[in-house]
Parts: sequence; C-alpha cells; structure tokens
Amino acid sequence: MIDYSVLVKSPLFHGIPDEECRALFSKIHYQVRKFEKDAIVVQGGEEVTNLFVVLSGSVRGEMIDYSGKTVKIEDIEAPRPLAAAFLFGKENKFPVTVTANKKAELLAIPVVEFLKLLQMNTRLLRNYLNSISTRAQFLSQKLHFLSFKTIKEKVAHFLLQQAGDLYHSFELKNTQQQLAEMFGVTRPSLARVLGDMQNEGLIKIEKKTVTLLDKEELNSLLKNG
Amino acid sequence: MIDYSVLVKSPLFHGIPDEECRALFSKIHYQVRKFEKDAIVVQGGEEVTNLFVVLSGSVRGEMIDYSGKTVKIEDIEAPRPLAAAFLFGKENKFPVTVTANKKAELLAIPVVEFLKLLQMNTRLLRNYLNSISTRAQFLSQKLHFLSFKTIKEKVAHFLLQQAGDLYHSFELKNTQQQLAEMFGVTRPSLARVLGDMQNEGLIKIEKKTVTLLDKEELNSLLKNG
DNA sequence: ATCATTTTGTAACAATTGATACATTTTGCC
DNA sequence: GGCAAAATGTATCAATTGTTACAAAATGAT
Repeated sequence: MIDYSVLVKSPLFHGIPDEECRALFSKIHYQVRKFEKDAIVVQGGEEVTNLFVVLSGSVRGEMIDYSGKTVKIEDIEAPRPLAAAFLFGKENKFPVTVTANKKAELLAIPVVEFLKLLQMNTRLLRNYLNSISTRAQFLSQKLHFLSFKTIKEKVAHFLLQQAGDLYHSFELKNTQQQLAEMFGVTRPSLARVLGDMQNEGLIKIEKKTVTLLDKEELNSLLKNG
Repeated sequence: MIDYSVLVKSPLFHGIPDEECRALFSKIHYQVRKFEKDAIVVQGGEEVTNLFVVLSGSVRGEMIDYSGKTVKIEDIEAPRPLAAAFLFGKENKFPVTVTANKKAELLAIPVVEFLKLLQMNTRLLRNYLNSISTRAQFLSQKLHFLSFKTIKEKVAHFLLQQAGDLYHSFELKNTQQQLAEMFGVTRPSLARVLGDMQNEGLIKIEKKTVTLLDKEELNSLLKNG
C-alpha cells in the first residue's frame, strides 16, 4: 500500500493531489518492495528497468571502484526518487550499488508503466522533465566553468557573472575560503590571483565590495584561453 | 506546410511514420516561421517558450560576451532541434542568440503544445527523454572525468576504464596526441606521466599494447585525490 | 571598547604542467 | 628492405599552482 501523502512530497509527484495520485496508480502496474537492513536494492551496472522511489526508511548508494572496494556513499531518504536521471538514455545502467540503511520500502515502477503515467498526467510529465532538465543545465554550467583552466580565468568569469551586464560593483557573499573551494583551488592561490588582478588595475576590492575597473580586459581573459 | 519526410529524420521524430506525424500535428497549434538571411531567430536571454526545429536552411548560435561582442558560433542544419535541452528546467532561457545563416524555415511548437504531443505519442516521448537523458549522462561523465586534477589521475582513470574489470591489458586506439587532447593537456606532459608510471612499475607499454601491472595502486591514485 | 576568532594578505619553496626543441622509434608505403 | 612521415621519448626552462607558515586586518561576542 502506498502512502500518497508521502509520495506527493517527492519532487516528482509534487503538486498532484492525493486522490489524483491514487487514481493514476490504479491504472498501472507497480510494486512496493520491502528491504531489510543492508539488503541490496540494486547492483551497480544492472540495467535500470524501474523507477524507484524511497517510500520509507533510507538507502545508500555505494560507488564500487575498479578493484572491487566500496568508496563513496550518498544517503537517499524518503520520498526521493532513485537514479531518475538514468531511466532513459544510452547508458541506462545503475552507476552505483544501492543498499538499504535500515528497513526500507521502495516503490518500483517499470519504465513502460512510468511512460504511461507521464502520458496520463501533465503535471507529472512537467515535474519529470523539469527535474532532468534542471540537472542537465546544472551540469552544463558546471562543465562550462571547469573549461576555464587558469585561476585567473575562473575568477574573471565569476566576477563578470556576479556583476552582470549592468553593474560594475557588487558585494561578495562568500569568504575567499568558500570561493577557493568552489573553484577547486587553494585559498592562498586565489588570494594571489585577486591581488595580481588588483595590481593590474582590473578590479578593486574594499572589504566585501568588488568593483570591476576594466570589464573589457576581464572579458578578453576568457576568449584568449 | 511541413515536409514530414524531413521531420522524421530529426532525432526527435525518428521512427514515427509520416502519416502519424501528420495526424499528430493536425491536433496541435504550431507555426512555421520563415527567416531571411541574417534575421534574428531568438535573442539570447529570451525565455524559451517554443521548441524550434530547423526545417530548411541553417541557423547559427552566437555567444554574446559580457561586453557585448559576439564570440563563438555553432551551426545547426535541418532537421535538428534548437536548444531542446532548455525547454524545461529552472533556467529556461536561450543561452545564445540564434541567427539565420541563409533563408531558413523553422517549426515553432509552443511548450504546452509540445507537452500534448509528448502525451499523445509514446515514441516521441521516448525519443525526447532519451535525447535529454543521453545528454545529461554525457555531461555527467565528462564532469566526473574533469574532477581528476592531475594528469596522473586522469590517465589512471582512463586506463582502468579501458581495461574494465576483467582484463589487464588492451590495445590503445588513439595516438598520444589524441589522448592528450582528450585530457586537455600537452603531448609531452602526457608522455612524461606515462613514462613515470612505467618507471614506477604501474603499467607496461609495448607499441600500442598497455598492460596494467598494479591495478590496486592505480585505483588508490583516484581515491586519494 | 576589548579580546578571541575568523578572514585576508603575503612570502618562500616545492610540485606540476606547459612550451619548445630535438633525437629516436615506429608506421605506412614503394 | 628502404625511405619519408608520423609518433614517441626525453630534456630544459618558464609559468602556474600547491603547501606551509605567519602577520595583519576584520569580525563578532561580551
């Protein structure tokens, strides 16, 4: 039995009334699978044939490295979906092995049935499309950012983005330490680059206020990479 | 008028018979917009309210930088869709300004109408989901790869992936120059790292055959990053 | 205001990678 | 086999970044 009041809190079924959910699920095949603590939910590398949603308890994804040892873990609590981004596409295999942290219930909807759901309910379709699109956009932005090789390029891009087209100064909302982590560099290295850019007359930093003195030049740092 | 024989060659409508396409489009609102050479199809930053498919001619996407100059361009020929990945999600704005290279015809389907299409035709839904999922997976893999900072880590990851879980040796299908470009490093730097790894007894390279001598150690290079 | 804590600026040195150059090996073709 | 072109191994030096350390400045709580 599905507790629909839990389900609608998941990003997928958000905004769909309990009753509507009930009606939807009455029209498709699905399973509610129960797992004991430490039971394996899915093996990494297995083909993704079902959409899983954690209904109760929690599960963890474990990366298995090439030599067979488990490494990183990520916890997934109810009512989050599992590997929703890997339901479709070319490589629709689970990237990780998923294990139950404690007693857990998972909703398993076969891909074909999920497709039916998507075609029956516009809100669900929108939710799903939004979630994987947002993910793709996030990845795309991150990738674009990582394409800048030097710290100077990363900083220039960040500053221009923060300022936007209209403004020339703005308030920093993060410490250098946090920025350095975002950029994947060390804090002294970031400070050095910021210092250099000040000496070169590109920017001015007073407390938390950054002023871009030469947007033109900052831009050319990006293009000539 | 839409030439359906062109349309079904696009990844989105692939596998849907002409007749079925015709029937689908008879049920929704859409426009076929004509553009003269150098006419602006969409402004960068504009909200994406339509799915565009190039029916004839070709268009180009132009990045506009922070100071207002155009930079990179990418050509899109018929029958490719335009910014299909930005139809949904949080930031559904065109990342680029799109201009017609020559006389061009574009099919414009409002988002709401496209949703109807997706709900009417399972094949189309599958096509669309597959295309954005594949894209997301591609980005995800690329991102994971870029998360390795040193050349050594990148090489270790590449070698372990190529060999797979079972094998310990394989044939290189690329030249060092090509690999170096994949990794975003210079060729001598890559050669140096490969040489070091041989000296350390991690791998052995004979002509195009690579043998992994110490998978365990190669793995630990990745985890201790 | 004062003091402890956090944040920032900066320096010296090590490690990594890029740039360039050249010798050597391999490959493909005759 | 012989030869030209491509690919590879290697060396040197410059540029960038990481590492570590420490002092100065800013922040926040009392």
